[in-house]
Amino acid sequence: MSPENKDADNKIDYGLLDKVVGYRLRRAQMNFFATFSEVFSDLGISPGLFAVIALVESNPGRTQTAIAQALGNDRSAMVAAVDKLEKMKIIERRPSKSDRRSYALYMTQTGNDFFKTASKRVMDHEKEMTSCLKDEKEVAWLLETLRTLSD
Amino acid sequence: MSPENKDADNKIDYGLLDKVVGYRLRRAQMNFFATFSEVFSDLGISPGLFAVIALVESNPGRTQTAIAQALGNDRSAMVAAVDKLEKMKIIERRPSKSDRRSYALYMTQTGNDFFKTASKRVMDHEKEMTSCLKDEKEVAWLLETLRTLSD
DNA sequence: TATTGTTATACTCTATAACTATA
DNA sequence: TATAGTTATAGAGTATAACAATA
Repeated sequence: MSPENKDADNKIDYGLLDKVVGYRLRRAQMNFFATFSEVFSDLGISPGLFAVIALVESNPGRTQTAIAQALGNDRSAMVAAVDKLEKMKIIERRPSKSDRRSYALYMTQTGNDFFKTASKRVMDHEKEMTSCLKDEKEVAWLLETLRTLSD
Repeated sequence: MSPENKDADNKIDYGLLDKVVGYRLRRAQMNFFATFSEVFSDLGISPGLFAVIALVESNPGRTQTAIAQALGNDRSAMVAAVDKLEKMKIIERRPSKSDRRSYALYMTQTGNDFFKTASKRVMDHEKEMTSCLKDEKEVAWLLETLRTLSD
């Protein structure tokens, strides 16, 4: 190694970044989403679409706007998402009985089957990704910590 | 509350999502980046640009590609980033002595001052965002956990 | 007046491919 | 042949503004 490129050959020093939760959150999330996309490539949905399905499954009958707000998205972004999930026969729009402006979202039977398959896949993915943690207690602690960080 | 919209008035049940590290990572990271952007609106840089600056500061003389790889970005994305930071007089390209294809990146004096200001702002932001955690030990534990999750 | 779903639009981020000059 | 920087481009994702129907 010649003296003049000594620096360039050393390993990168992350300096301050290594102590910044915001940066470390981003790297961890990028890793989760990249592997998620691989695991889900055959099912044809993104992490964002899975979140929509999971929320409709747990909260049948909600409006598009309610689901969007719960996910922190703008309601305009829900249109394409629900269009796609309706084309995939996973969820369906039904006219709201109490408000003719809005639709209520429900799972289809196909959607329930799909959700069962996808959920198992998600939990397997989670298990693999969190295998570096000590035990279930540590995973629970991490989940609780992340929740407080998003409030 | 009328019986037919009982469900719609209840609070959202996050169901499975609440147990999914990938989803909780995303929400936490979105919160960090949104508040970061507010805090940095007057300085004119995004979280991604701050990461570039921090890495150049800790690793002067590296090439664009080296910085990009360290951040997990494509090298093509570095062009606009370095263009902008060079226009802001924060970092500068210098011709590499050993390889005429590449540039070495260095901080300017303005850049060093800027970094000092920005770093303080970042650490203040971090402190506020992690104030919900018990102590410094818990922050360190979180940082270490997040690091293992991104490998 | 306010809200729901919708469309159009724009802006950022990211990824890919191809080009040039060097190695 | 391979690599560094660059350009063009295209695809997500996201946010804003406006509109029609309805509240």
